[in-house]
Amino acid sequence: MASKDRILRQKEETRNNILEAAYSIVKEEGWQGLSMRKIADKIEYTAPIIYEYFSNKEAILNELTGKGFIKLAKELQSAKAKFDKPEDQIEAMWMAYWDFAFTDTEMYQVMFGVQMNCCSQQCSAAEAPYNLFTAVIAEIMKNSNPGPEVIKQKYFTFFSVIHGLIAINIINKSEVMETINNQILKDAIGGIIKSIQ
Amino acid sequence: MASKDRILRQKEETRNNILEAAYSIVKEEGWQGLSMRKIADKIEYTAPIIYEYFSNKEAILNELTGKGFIKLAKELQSAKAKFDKPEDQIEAMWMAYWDFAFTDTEMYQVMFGVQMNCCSQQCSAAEAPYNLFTAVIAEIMKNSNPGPEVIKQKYFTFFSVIHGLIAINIINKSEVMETINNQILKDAIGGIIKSIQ
DNA sequence: TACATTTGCCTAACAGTGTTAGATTATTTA
DNA sequence: TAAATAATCTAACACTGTTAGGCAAATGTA
Repeated sequence: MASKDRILRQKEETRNNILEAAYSIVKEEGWQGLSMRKIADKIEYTAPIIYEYFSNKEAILNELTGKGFIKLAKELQSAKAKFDKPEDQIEAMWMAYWDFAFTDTEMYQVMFGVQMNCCSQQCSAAEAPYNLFTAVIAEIMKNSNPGPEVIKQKYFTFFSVIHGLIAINIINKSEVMETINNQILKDAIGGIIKSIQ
Repeated sequence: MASKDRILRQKEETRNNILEAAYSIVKEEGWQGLSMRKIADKIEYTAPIIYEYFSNKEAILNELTGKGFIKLAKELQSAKAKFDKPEDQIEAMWMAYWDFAFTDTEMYQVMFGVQMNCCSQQCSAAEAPYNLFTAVIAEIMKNSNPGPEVIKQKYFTFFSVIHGLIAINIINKSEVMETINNQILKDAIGGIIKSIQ
């Protein structure tokens, strides 16, 4: 009855194969290009087989993101281990986080729902808000006579904080409370304004 | 030959109807629930008709985001008009930006590609990175003896900046340069660390 | 007015998606 | 060897975006 073991091992293996196939497709074609039939093709089965290992497509994405978080955690850990002072540790950790987002971009996109869309392409309407903000930033900084690159950078700093905060609130919905939002908004915006003046 | 005018006006009207129908579906079911046939149903036509007004689905989303940016710009403008000092103006503008993101959430999602995904649900693996960061933050702040809420808030502040910056880089790809990234990373992370100590 | 042409709109279809039901084949058990 | 079970496939459903072809009404021309 040792064949039971072999069968269980085989099952575990095809389960892994499905995940690996899925991830390789995601890496090649982006997570929008992932389909059950493509996975099936890659593991040399037909699509319905996958449903004996995962209840649906979302479950595969879910497990994939789980693996993503584990990998991220590992890299954070090893970044932390390189330093003793917590101030240095956290800087290294956020840098590792940053690296993770760009070496495993597709993974990061599935994990945090970042999607590239039409807006960035040629949509000229997107320039209006940008121009409005940079005009005011230039006004604030007029004493130090900054170049356009500096203003652009300050705009991106603002945008990062706000957009990031909005993203958390949209993705995590209920989790984040009003008070924290207000605090961060006031702190961050106020802080950046001060650093500009 | 005034009928030419009427026909042109009618064409313009159904074009608008398509956009309005599309947006109402997006508001009701999220932008993933948008389909050509649903739009067709709503304007009481069949799907192929839409292709006489828009070359494809993406073009509709594109025009919709265009309108979104115009609306956003308007609200930024009126927020700016309420104040005289540029410091007050930019704060009001970012607050207006924030409001826009949550009154027109679906629109904001299409405009900036924020998507809610599996990760936020029950995925317990997502907690590992969170715990790693908050542990170090607590270590840095141990002298001021902060409560868990404060630590959570500081974590979100960090995360906002980094995630926002990553999102810009993924969405806008080429636009943003290395130097700006490094500058913002160093400025923002360093700044927040100092504010924590 | 009669015919030709253009326009508006629809049906049907293609290729793709996630997912399920039922049949078929292979393997194991009695 | 026969029955039961497991593994796998085919076919289908209900969708998706998109295109081709045809029908009928409106228009332009003689």
